[in-house]
Amino acid sequence: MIYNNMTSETPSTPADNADLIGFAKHDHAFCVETGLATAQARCEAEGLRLTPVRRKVLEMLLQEHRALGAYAILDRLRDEGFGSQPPVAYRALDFLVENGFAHKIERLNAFVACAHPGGSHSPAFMICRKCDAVAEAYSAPAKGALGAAARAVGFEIERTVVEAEGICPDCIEKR
Amino acid sequence: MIYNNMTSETPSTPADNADLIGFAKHDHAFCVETGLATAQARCEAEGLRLTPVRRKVLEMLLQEHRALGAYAILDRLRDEGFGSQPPVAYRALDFLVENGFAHKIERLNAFVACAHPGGSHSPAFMICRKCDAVAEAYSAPAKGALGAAARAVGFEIERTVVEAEGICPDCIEKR
DNA sequence: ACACCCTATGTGATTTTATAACGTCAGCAG
DNA sequence: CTGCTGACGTTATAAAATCACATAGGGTGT
Repeated sequence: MIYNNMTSETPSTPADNADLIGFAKHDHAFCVETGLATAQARCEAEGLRLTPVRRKVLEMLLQEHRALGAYAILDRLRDEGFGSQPPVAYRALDFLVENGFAHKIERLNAFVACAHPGGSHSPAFMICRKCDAVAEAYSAPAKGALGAAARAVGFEIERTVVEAEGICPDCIEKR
Repeated sequence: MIYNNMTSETPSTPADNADLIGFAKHDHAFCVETGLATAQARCEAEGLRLTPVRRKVLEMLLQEHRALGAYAILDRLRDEGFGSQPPVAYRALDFLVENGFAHKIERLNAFVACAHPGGSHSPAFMICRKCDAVAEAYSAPAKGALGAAARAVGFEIERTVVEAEGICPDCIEKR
């Protein structure tokens, strides 16, 4: 819960390394802003339509460093005056996921903003079971044991789900 | 990894290696039988109760090399005269998963029999999106990029989900 | 401007997946 | 026998996701 207030102004502290990794304090307003700006830029560049609902959902996801369920998102959309039926949330999420702005955490049936916007990638996640924080790491599935097994039997990997559940550094400290 | 696997008996079945991996033809009656026998033995050894429902569910999972949803299992249980309400299936599945006789495929919200009974392990799966076959490979999550990332930030991994979706060798051939 | 089409959105209903809550019964320890 | 525990059965409900259909807005070509 370290993240849920938009702390103070200080718009000039990109806690680099920590930002990449995900657990660790950082200027959160900054990461929401840049996340939205990056998305907007890429949508313009690629002819994608970052509509109000989609933008709002992305903003909500960026504001948390946790996975949000579709229905949590839906509640907030309702509060903001958007449609209030499940398809509204699911369609926005589908758009964000398909275009790499967000990811689904299969283990939680929930969604997080992508922490590494840009090219396509196969993300890996660390999920804290105490505080629900989620951090995204890079992964190289084709290089590990799984990739080797796939090559050995001739399985053609199209997509991977890599999720680690455990305790985040903050929660370890608190014990 | 470090698995002392119990598969080493396989005297003259055609596809040893394939059996380990999962895609490929093999003596299927054999793998159901040995799967059940192994489970029974381990339950006796460890004081676990392999009750009729649990045994039947395990048998059903062993008969497929695919993930079965809880409700598919429930239908078959009903046909066999067991209780027909969801908790019946979920409780049996919980038992099998908790004790390592089966795994949940998060990506599919479905379940498969464990292909590597024996010690605790962190499985990795290959899921064919054409024919729904599922193969289990060994994984070494702590050694890959994810393990490195976790160590770097001080995240303590307790459990991992590793699932690759793609096309299995059989389906590639058929194209 | 107009008609047309395509995409996105809004809404109601339904399906699929999973859990809560509570009663019963069998096996076993005291 | 009594009381406990773990497994099972059933009703009900929650949570997650999709289907089907209607409407609205923004471009395009004419």
